[in-house]
Amino acid sequence: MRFQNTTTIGRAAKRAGIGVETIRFYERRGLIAQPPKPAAGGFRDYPAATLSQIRFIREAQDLGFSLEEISDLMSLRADPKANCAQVQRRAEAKLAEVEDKIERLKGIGAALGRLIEACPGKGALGACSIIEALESDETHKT
Amino acid sequence: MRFQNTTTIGRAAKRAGIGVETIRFYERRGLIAQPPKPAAGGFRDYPAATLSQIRFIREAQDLGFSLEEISDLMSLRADPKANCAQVQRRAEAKLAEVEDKIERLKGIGAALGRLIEACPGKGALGACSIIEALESDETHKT
DNA sequence: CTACATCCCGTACCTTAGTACGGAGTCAAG
DNA sequence: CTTGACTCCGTACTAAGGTACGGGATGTAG
Repeated sequence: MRFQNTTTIGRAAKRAGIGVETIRFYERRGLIAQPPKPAAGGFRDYPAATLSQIRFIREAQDLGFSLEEISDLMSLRADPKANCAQVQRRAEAKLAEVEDKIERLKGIGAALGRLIEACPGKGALGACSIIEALESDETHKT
Repeated sequence: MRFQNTTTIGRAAKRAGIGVETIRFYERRGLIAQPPKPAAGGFRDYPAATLSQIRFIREAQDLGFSLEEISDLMSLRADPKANCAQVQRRAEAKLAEVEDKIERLKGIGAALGRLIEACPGKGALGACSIIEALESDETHKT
């Protein structure tokens, strides 16, 4: 029972809520590192850090980042050996993007809120679709 | 010069910043309505509302929604004729999703912020990657 | 030591979201 | 009244992100 408590790829997949094949796919894409096969033989052991990476990938995807952008995000390291200024610049650019996404999501959220309010029949005021609800707000700013 | 000021598909595409083929694709998918061919013959005229829809589609996509989810969002209408309670329920569910996305984006934003701070070399405190930066915050809540 | 589950790896296939292409019709300018 | 740009429509191809499959190796329970 030497492998009873190793995190094999299957267990890693289960914990991350994705399929085994997807993990392998991320490995092939270079998004995550493939753990070494134990010298003594047997199955690979997936470390907690890799699990975190996988969860991050899924989260970032759901927020509209492509695998390439995610790879980019994950390569940002405050490593004293790396070119700090350059990492900072990239991080700042990404931060600006993230803040922009937040603003736009807030806009959609507000529009949904107005839609919910408008519903009970008081309606007849041109905010019937999310798009109209969005634009009825757009007008009061800029 | 009867069509000088009609918004043909090409002009619509240009204004929305996408290709003609993409508009046709959205039409086929039922995401947007195809304007009728003028009875008098000639080219279709794309109304401003359709342009807004196209811009909304691109925006929502960038925020991590699939075309199917977007179709869903666009079908939410505070139409007095529709089942108001049901539309409200769906809108509230979507709103919750949007708010969740905002929270998670804020988490990533904060992590990026910490990464930018950590950079100038004071480092050596385990927040070197976005993922570590994310988790170093995760711990202080929940 | 055998059955069954998993792992490992390569290759093939699928879905989503476009993009490109080709031929016929339409329009506006010269 | 021709030329060049664009529309219209159908069909085909592509890229990203997986998902499935098959055969051999390995681990674990009975």
